[in-house]
Amino acid sequence: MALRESGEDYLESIYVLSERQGIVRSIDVAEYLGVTKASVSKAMATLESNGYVEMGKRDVHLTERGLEVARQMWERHCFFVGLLEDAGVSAEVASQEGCHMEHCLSEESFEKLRAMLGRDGASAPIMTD
Amino acid sequence: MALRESGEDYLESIYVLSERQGIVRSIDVAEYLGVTKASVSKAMATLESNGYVEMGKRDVHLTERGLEVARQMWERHCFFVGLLEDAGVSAEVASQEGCHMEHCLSEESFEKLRAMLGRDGASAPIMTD
DNA sequence: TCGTTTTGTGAAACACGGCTAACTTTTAGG
DNA sequence: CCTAAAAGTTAGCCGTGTTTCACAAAACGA
Repeated sequence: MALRESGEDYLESIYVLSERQGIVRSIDVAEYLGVTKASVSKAMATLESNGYVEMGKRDVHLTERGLEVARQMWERHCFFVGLLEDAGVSAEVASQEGCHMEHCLSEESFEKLRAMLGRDGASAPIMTD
Repeated sequence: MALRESGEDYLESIYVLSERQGIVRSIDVAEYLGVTKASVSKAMATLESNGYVEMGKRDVHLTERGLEVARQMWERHCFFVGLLEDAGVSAEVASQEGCHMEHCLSEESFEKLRAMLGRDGASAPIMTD
C-alpha cells in the first residue's frame, strides 16, 4: 500500500520527535500533529502493517524503511520552509504551508528543483519548539 | 463553504476548457480530469450551490466568483509547471506535480514566492493538448 | 420521426482520515 | 500495594470525494 500524505506526516513527526527526545510515544505524536490519540493509534497500526514503524510496549520507532521516508520528508520540509521564509513569509505560515508542499513532488523532481534553486541540503536544527 | 482542493481543480479545468473550446460540458471536464461524469455531476451541484458555477441545459460556466478562483489557480499552475520545467522536469511530470503544488499556498505566500523567484506572471498558452 | 448514442443524474457503496466515547492497560504517587 | 491519572485501543460515526450501475434526457443520423 502506497504511503499517503498523512502517513508521511506521521513518519516525519516521529523522526523529529525522536531527535528531540529519544523515545516517542503515540501521545507525543498526537500533540505534535494536533490530532487525537485515537487517530494516531489507527495510523500507527497501518504504518506498522506496512513496515514503516514498529510499536514497542509504550513507544513507536521507525524502521529502516520508515526512517528513509521520514528523513526525506524532513529535508523537504526544511527546504520549502526556508524558501518561503526567504521570500518573506512568516515562520509560522511558512511551516504550515511547507507541510503541504513537501508531499507534492517526486524524489527526482525535488532534487532537480533544489539543484536549480541552489539551496544546500542542510536541515534546520530540530527545535524543542 | 470553503473551496477544497478538488473544487479548485474543477474550476480551473472549466476555465481552461472554455478558453480552448468555448462551451464546456460536464463530460469534457470528466475527460480532462480523468474522473467519471458522476463525480463531475456531484461536484458541479456543490459548486453551483456555492455560487462558483452556473449550469445551463447542457453546459457549465464560471460565475464571476468562480472565474476569479480559476484564473488564480491557472496562474499558479503555470508558475509551478514553468519552475519545474526550468529545473529540468519533463513537461508531463511537471504538469502533474504542479497540479498539486498550486493548492498549497495562500495568495500572499504565493505572491511573495513569485516575487522572489522573479518569474513573470504570464500564463502559458492554453494548448489543445 | 424514430431509434441509437451521448450526456447527465441519482442511489448506493467504498476508502480515507479525521472525530468522540467508552473501554483497557500502564504508570506512578501516596 | 492501591488507586488515580495518563496513555493506548476499539467501535462507531462523519465529511469528502471517489466509484459503479441503472436510468433519464437530449442530440443526432438515417
